[in-house]
Amino acid sequence: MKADALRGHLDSLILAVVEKQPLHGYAIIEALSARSGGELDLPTGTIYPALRRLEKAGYLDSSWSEVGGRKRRTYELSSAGRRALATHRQEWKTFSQVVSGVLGEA
Amino acid sequence: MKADALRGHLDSLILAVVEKQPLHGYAIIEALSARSGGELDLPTGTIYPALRRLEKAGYLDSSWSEVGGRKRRTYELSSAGRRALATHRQEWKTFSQVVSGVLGEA
DNA sequence: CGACCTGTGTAGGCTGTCTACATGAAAGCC
DNA sequence: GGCTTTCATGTAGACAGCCTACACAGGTCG
Repeated sequence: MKADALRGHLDSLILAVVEKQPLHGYAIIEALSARSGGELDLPTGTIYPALRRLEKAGYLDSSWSEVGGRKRRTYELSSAGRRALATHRQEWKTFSQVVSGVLGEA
Repeated sequence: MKADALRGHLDSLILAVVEKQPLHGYAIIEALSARSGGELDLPTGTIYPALRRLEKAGYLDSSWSEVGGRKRRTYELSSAGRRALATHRQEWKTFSQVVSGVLGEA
């Protein structure tokens, strides 16, 4: 899959994946891979900056913990993040309908 | 609709819109707007560079004509462009399934 | 004669994803 | 005891693509 097809959609995907339970960065990468049937295999250099951006935007809250001697930063959806996710879902629906419509079936 | 949601999909849309009949740049903008129910309203500064990029890549061929004293550069799909469009359609299908799958319905 | 529509195009900026690198602890293998 | 892999977080810099803003020009309409 082309890399920058994701542009502008990655945020939605991250928010969606931490919706049900909080996850740390590494687990988010694995969750995205699992949920996409292996199609998404995002490098850490993509996901960590994205998480920081989302936290700064107020959509995620983070907290540190230590599991088996390793430090984890766990992110969970804020209420603003929940609202943003709902908006993103709606925008995705519109967007995908538009693209599908223009591409046609041919 | 968010601007850079298009990232990496604009090429596909342009190729799709000139598939049935050749069009010039300005008409492509209008065709995209019409086909998307007004959702897509792309600035000329987006479309013209994209057309040049696609021609350079060998997916479009262009020819000049003059209609009512105005010069038009009309683009048509090359055979390579036709193949690229088919590939893009397939990639879009995969991509949209992946995103829809991750976003879930919730 | 000014505003708007048609029509093509460039310059520069922004932003988000990528590659590559850096660090470190634990676990498994030889 | 050493080596590699896995888990885990992060930064720096490059690159591409879409954006805004601008520039030019002929036609039409009020």
